[in-house]
Order: sequence, then C-alpha cells, then structure tokens
Amino acid sequence: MPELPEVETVARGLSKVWEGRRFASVVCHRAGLRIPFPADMARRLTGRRVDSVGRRAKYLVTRLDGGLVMLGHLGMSGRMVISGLRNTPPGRHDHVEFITEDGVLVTLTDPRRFGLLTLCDAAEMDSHPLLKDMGPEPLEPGFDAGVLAAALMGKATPIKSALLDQTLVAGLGNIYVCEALFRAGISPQREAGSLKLGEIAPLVTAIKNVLQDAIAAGGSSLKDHVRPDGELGYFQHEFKVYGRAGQRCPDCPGAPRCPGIQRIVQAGRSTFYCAERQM
DNA sequence: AGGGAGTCCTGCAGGC
DNA sequence: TGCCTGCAGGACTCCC
Repeated sequence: MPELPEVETVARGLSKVWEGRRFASVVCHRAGLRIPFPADMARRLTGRRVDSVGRRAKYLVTRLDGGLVMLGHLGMSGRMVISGLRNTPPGRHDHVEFITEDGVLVTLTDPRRFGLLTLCDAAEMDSHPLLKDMGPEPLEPGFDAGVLAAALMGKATPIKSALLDQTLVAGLGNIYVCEALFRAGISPQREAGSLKLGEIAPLVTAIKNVLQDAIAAGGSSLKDHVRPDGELGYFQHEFKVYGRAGQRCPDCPGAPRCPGIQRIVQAGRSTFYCAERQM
C-alpha cells in the first residue's frame, strides 16, 4: 500500500485539481470501507470548496471551507484516480466519486477495501481517534536522533516492528522500514531498545533520505500505487532489499561472503535484509 | 502494559 | 485451462 511517499504523491496530485475548487457532486457507491462512511458524507461535501490537500502520516487531509476536514486512508490497495467525466458505470471497486465544479472526476478505487474516508472538524483533527496517538512526522526537522531514541527506549520488540508502529514514527510502512534499515546497516532483528545513539542518528538520516528519494521518484508502483494523474512512481527500481530475496546484496562490504538478501517473517510481515551488511 | 497473532477483503502469481 | 495455496504496501482487536 501507499506508505508516506505514496500518500504525499497522491496529496500533491489532488491539490492540483482540487485546491480552490468546489465539489459539484460527491457520490458514494457503498456504505463504507474499513469503517462506515459518515451517514451524510456526500451531502456534507457537496458544494464545499477545497482549501488545501495535505498529508498527516499515511492519511490524506483535505481541508474544506467552513472548517470541515475529510480524512482519507488508502489502506493496502487504495487509489485516487483523476480523469475527465465519463459515461461508463463505475467499476466494481470504484467506491466514491468526486466531481469538481470544473468537471474533473476523482475516483476512490480500493479493491481490498482496507482504506477509509471520514469527516471531522478542523479544530478537532489532532484529537481525532485516528490521529491522536500518531507519532512525529519523520520529514519534519523536529524528528531527530534524540526523539527516536526516546521513542525506542526500553522497547524489547525488534527495531523492524518498532518502526512500523505509527505511534513511534508516523508514515513508515514495510517497504521503507526495510530500505531504511538496510541503508543504516542495522539488523531488523535488533532489539529496539538496544540501539545506541550512534546508531540511531544514521538511522534517522536513512529514514529521511529514503522517504525523500521516494517522494522525488513519485513513490513506488507495485501492484496498486499509481499517481493520481495515472503516471507510475518509479522508486521501486531503487529498492535495495525489498522484494529481492535470494538476489545479491548491492554494495555489500562483505561481498565475497555475502549470502545475498534474505527474507524472514517478523510480526507476520515480510522483512528483507542482508545479514552480512546489517548488524 | 506491551507485543504478537488473527482478522478484514480481493487479486494475482506460481505450482500441480 | 483450472484449481488451490500463499502472499500482498495497513492497522485494528483480541489474547497471552
């Protein structure tokens, strides 16, 4: 699914066609996704002007006039597709359609329906149940080694699992955690609380760099992520370890001994790493 | 309290 | 070709 870079890419794409425009029509083709839509969601959105489209963690944050906020999450397979108006009926997985006053159609498509869409008041957004426990934004300057060290302190869980915990750091998912740990040379199996400040600092740098690189590439297109304009992201070509089990480890210092990229399962999720390079 | 397993849902790839 | 199994970018709930 969309992790932080993919959601950022989607937010930027939507901002181009939504900001400053009003929703002429919003149509829901089902009652909800992972959670039910607010009962009168379509009606409450219709006629509103979009002030901004942004992102908090993996949530799309659409601010509308009158202090209304639409929170969206794309789950594992959600997409926001921009197109012109069409006469064909919506597809099986086209759940919500937004039409702006200038005739641009945005379709929320989500085959697995793990995503969500809901509304809240701008003033209550930070205390919203979905966001209130959210950790710091990794690309903000305030996210540094001291902050991450404090979050990891005393944690017995593997660092891989800790970084997936949205309350510790917001927005990281399976791909970018694997890639960041590889860049930092840290084993995913290390106990989170055992990391020294001298290891956490390069980890923070690796997290920021991998996310920035991915955003610059338009995110990663695996099965589902496409930019709203239909273009593919291409950061998947930059993966060093994710999905590369059995392949040679790139730039491995122990190259002659290196057995290659390994796949293990941690907390039910695939982890890809190089045992020679990551310690 | 904290962490891991099971769960939601559909699509796709690979093996037989 | 077709069926079956396993796996997938997330995150919540339950249970230990």
